[in-house]
Amino acid sequence: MYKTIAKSEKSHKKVMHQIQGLILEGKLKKGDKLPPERQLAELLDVGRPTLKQALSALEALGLIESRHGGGNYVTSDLSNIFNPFTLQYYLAEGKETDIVEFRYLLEVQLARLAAAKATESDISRLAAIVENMKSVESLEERLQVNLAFHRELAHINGNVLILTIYDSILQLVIEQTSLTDGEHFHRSHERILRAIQSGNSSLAGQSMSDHFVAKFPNYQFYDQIHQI
Amino acid sequence: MYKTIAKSEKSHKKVMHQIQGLILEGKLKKGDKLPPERQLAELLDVGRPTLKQALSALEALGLIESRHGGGNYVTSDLSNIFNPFTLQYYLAEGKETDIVEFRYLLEVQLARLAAAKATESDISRLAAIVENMKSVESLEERLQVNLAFHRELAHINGNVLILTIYDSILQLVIEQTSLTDGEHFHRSHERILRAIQSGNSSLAGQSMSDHFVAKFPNYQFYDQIHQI
DNA sequence: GTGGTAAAATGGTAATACCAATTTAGCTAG
DNA sequence: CTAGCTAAATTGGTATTACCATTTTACCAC
Repeated sequence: MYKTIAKSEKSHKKVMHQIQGLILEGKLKKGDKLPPERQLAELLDVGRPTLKQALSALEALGLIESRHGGGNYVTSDLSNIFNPFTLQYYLAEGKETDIVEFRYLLEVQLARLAAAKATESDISRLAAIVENMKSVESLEERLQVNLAFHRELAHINGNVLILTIYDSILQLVIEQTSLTDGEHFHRSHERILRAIQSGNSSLAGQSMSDHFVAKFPNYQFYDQIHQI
Repeated sequence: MYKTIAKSEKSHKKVMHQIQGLILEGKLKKGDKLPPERQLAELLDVGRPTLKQALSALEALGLIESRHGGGNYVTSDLSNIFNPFTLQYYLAEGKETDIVEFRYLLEVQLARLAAAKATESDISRLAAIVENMKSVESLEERLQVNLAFHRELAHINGNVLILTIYDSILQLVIEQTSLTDGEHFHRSHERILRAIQSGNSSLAGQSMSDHFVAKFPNYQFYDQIHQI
């Protein structure tokens, strides 16, 4: 039971929610150009400053992009699931351990699930990625193929929310990757792949766990998780 | 190597980042009142419309709150870790299954970790919550105490990021709670508590898993996880 | 046709004025 | 002197207007 939207919503918020709604409903799609501000303002029956408040809020949320002289465009970037500010907070406050730990929790479970859920085509895609790892040399390439592997695990799961959260986390830690040597790098992923192929969830989880221990040997939480 | 901040950053974004920075550095804390807009605008050497663009963007991010006639206040609500828009998206698109599945992944692992990490004081706090469950009658109270239990698990873990993500998820699913009958409700949590007390990670995870199966019997993913 | 240049379109910012809600101060009644 | 009301001051909300900066478009010269 709401009290008729509390008090009358402020104008600039109303406009913001209107545009948000259009994006949610799909009436505004990624890449679409909004009408010129003067025209849009008149259409929505608000002043331009008010409209600009709404637009700058939407821009902060990553929903639209403003180009000086060029127009306002819908970006609708759903990969920005995290509040940009909170993101900065975790980077600034030295919470790397928290981030790695979260990844650990998520990825070990994803590996277990993948072992249970993976179809043949899933496995062949994953195998192709691992096969790629052998030939990769440059650091940049290794980073890419590593990313692809872990994303594929999230994809096999078929859960869009998890995939999105995972992608957002990866943007945070992209520079943490690829500290291990190339030989171990390949073997480690191959071991995970085999566990998934055989449908052995426990082994898949254990393999992913070992992979993390090798990648981030400096964190302490392994001691307490290892026996799991 | 950046190209001198690309082009000159737009004024309203500059102001937004300035205020964001002050909050990040702790110079502006939750509850603080910003100077009046006219004064702040002069201080930052921008016009009031520009300042208001920055403020409305910060408000959209959940960092400040504007009260008509009352002033602008810092909220700095870090529990808003998710982008509000993306949140709406997942609610609108019928992704409840995704959310429950994500909770499942997270909570089962949290239970396992709690069993390994919990100190005596952790356990006594958890035990107190479970004790409370016996006497609780009203739906509202049961909701609260249930929330407290699951939050405590995240808290035992000591990971602020996970706790924050977990809280954000809970805001989404708060109405899903408390479908089970009171008797089962209490027994189920007591079983998890005992497993944590005994330090048995596997049992803790299994207990939490069973708890989910009882709470959300309609989801299919259990079939594939059960054997884990 | 190509290239450059000027005009038009469009977003960025500021100044001003006025409205609306809140807060504060002061006055009045008891 | 206190309580409560009222009016003024404070402060955010919105609109209008004007002008600047960048981009896009159109047109003209070659």
